Amino acid sequence: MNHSSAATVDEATPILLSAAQARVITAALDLFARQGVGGTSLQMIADEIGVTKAAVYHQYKTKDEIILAAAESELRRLEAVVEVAENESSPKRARDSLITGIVDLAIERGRSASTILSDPVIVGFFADHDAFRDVMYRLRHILVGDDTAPQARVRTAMLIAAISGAVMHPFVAGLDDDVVRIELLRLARRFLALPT
Amino acid sequence: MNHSSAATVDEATPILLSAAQARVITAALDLFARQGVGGTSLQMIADEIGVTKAAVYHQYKTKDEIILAAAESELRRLEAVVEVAENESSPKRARDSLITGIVDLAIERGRSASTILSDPVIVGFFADHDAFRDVMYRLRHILVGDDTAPQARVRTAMLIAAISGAVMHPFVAGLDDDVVRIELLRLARRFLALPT
DNA sequence: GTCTATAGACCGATAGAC
DNA sequence: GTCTATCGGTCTATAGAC
Repeated sequence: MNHSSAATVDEATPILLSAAQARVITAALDLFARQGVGGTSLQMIADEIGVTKAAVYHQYKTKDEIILAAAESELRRLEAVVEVAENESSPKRARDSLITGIVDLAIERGRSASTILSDPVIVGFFADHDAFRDVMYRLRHILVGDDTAPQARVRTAMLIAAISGAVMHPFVAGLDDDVVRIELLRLARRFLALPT
Repeated sequence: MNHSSAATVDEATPILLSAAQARVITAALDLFARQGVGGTSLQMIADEIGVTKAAVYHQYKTKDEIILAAAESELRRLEAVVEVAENESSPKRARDSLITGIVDLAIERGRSASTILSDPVIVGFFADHDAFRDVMYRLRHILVGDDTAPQARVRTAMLIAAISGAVMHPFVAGLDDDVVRIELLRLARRFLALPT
């Protein structure tokens, strides 16, 4: 069973975003996290970067294209973490590298990445998204190997939800980033080491 | 330190929703989960229950009132679970009752409850919401007692995020409810039993 | 790459009849 | 409690000048 066929990510796309496009995506991600995807208009995005709507439409033809590009830019960060983990020398090292990377990502990106992953609009976009499924599959493979039983799926889903969801929780708002990072990592490691 | 002063929930409100209001809230919750709060219009809600916008406006004066009522109706379910747990005869039984109740709630309500809790609009509404803070505080108290250290906060946030987030995850979509319930409960119990 | 201006649909919200 | 009809405003998206 081949779990990491890079071919599905077709071409891997080298630079991806122009400077103007990057400004749009950065503003979009910020607004999506604050207002939700459905609650964010192109006018808001334009205002955020100090241009008019027409200038935004010059970079992306539709709002859906912006949503997709924004979601994919966050997905690419996760994919990079998965790729680093896959290149570790042992399964155990790979697992450890993966959870460290995901925790770092969650802390670094804050609500941006986490809110995006749970927004119904994005979930709908990703449901049929090949690259998303590929990354999730590789991620699960690092964590639980070839085990595709329901128990393994629930376990993987819980770990991802725990890490990405915890950083959004009100209980954690205002706490020092390093404290949260260390605690997340500690608990995630113990969760992983749980006997099945 | 008194953790469960029911006085803050003032009056406890007996029946709360008329039949017509209940139809609005049910439709709203369903649409919020599918399209997000910002992506749901009053026209959609009206269409869903087969009436006109004006009929909806007869039940609630503004969209914000609908959002608040929908969020509070889910909060009330969580509060009921917390209350049952508080009446257990020992801290250990209380913890077990709480996680069983939360897992059942997550399974039973599916995306409705979980999406609502992470929607930026709802998060904003609940940020200054006394009843919400009260329920969350009582919930944490059952899980970690009087410990308000950052570590205890992160731990509680992780457990809640893990349970409510896992049921939304694509990995879990399509799995049998009972299988998911049993596995969630098993892993949540082990997570709780982790030595600090 | 950015602007002004505009089209047409949909938004939240209200008035008033039944 | 539900309807029709309507208000002013915002939405996505486009045309065309600079």
